[in-house]
Amino acid sequence: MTLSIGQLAKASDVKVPTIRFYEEIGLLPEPIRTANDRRVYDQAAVRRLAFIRHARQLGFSVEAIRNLLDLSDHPERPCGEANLLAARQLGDVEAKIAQLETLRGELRRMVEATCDGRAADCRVIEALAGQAAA
Amino acid sequence: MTLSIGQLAKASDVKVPTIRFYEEIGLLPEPIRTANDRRVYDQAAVRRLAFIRHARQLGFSVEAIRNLLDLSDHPERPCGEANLLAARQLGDVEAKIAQLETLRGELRRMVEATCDGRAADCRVIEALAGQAAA
DNA sequence: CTGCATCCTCTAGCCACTAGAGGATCAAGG
DNA sequence: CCTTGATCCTCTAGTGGCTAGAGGATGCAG
Repeated sequence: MTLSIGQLAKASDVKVPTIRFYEEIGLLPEPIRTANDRRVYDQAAVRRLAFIRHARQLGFSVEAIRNLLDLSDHPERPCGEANLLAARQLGDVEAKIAQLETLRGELRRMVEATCDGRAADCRVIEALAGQAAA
Repeated sequence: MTLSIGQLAKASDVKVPTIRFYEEIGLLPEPIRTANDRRVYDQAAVRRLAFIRHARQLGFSVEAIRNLLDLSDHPERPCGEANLLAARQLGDVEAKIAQLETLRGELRRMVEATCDGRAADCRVIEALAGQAAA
C-alpha cells in the first residue's frame, strides 16, 4: 500500500509543504517517484513522519530529531545519547515552565488590576513601564 | 544627560543591533544624530526601551507592544485595549504552560524508563515511535 | 471531455533577532 | 601628533521551522 504525498499528509497530520521541507533538510529520505515525478511513500515513511511529528510536539529541535532518527536507524548502537537528549529536553521543558509560571504571576497581577479609566492611569501599562526588573 | 547607542544598550540590557532593529520597525522613534551620524538618546528612550524589553520578556508580540506603546503615548485614550492585550497574553501563557506540563509528563516517563542497552530496546525512541497520539 | 483537485518546482515571507562585512570615527596612551 | 582599539555607521544575509503563493503539469470523477 503506497501513498501520495497528500495521503501521507492526511495519515500523519503533517502538511504537504512541511513534508517536502522535511525531505529537503534530510529528515525524510527522498522517496521514489512515479513516471510523472510524483512522490510515492510507503508505511515506513508514515512511521518515520509520526516519529518526527511526535518529537516536534515534544519540543525537540530538528537537530535533536536528526540524532534520534539516526539512532533509531542504527539499533545496534548504545542508546545513551537518546537518554541524554530526552533528559536535556526535560530540563529545557522544566525551565520553560518555571519561567512561564513567573510570567503568569506577573500577568495575573496586571489583569487583576484592570482599570476602566484612561491609559494614563492604566495599571497594565504602568506595570510594563515600571523599572523592569521587579 | 544623553547616551550613545552603546550606553543605551548597557543601560537597558538590550543589544545594540536590537535597538537599531526596534528603530527600523518603528518601536523606537528615530533619535537625533550628531554631526557624524551617531545616534543620541535621552532618558525617554531609556524608559521606552525598558518598557519594550519588559513586555518582550512577558512574551508580548511586537504587534502587541506597538499597541501598548501607542496607548501609553496617548494617555487620554481608554485603556480597555491594554487590559484586553494583557488578558489575551495571560491566556496564551496559561495554554502554553498546560501544554508544556503534558510534555513534561511524557518526557518524565521517557527519562524514567532509561535503558542501558542498545537503541533497539530504547524506551525513549520507542516512546517517540509509538503511534503518536498517546 | 471538462473541470477541479492534486501534484510539481521555485521563490519569497514570517518573527524577532543575530552575525558579519567593510568602513568611518572617537578616546586614551605613548 | 600618532597609533591603537573600541565604538559607531550601513548593508546584506542567516537563523529556525515552517507557510504562502506563482505558474504550470497531471490525475481522476462525472
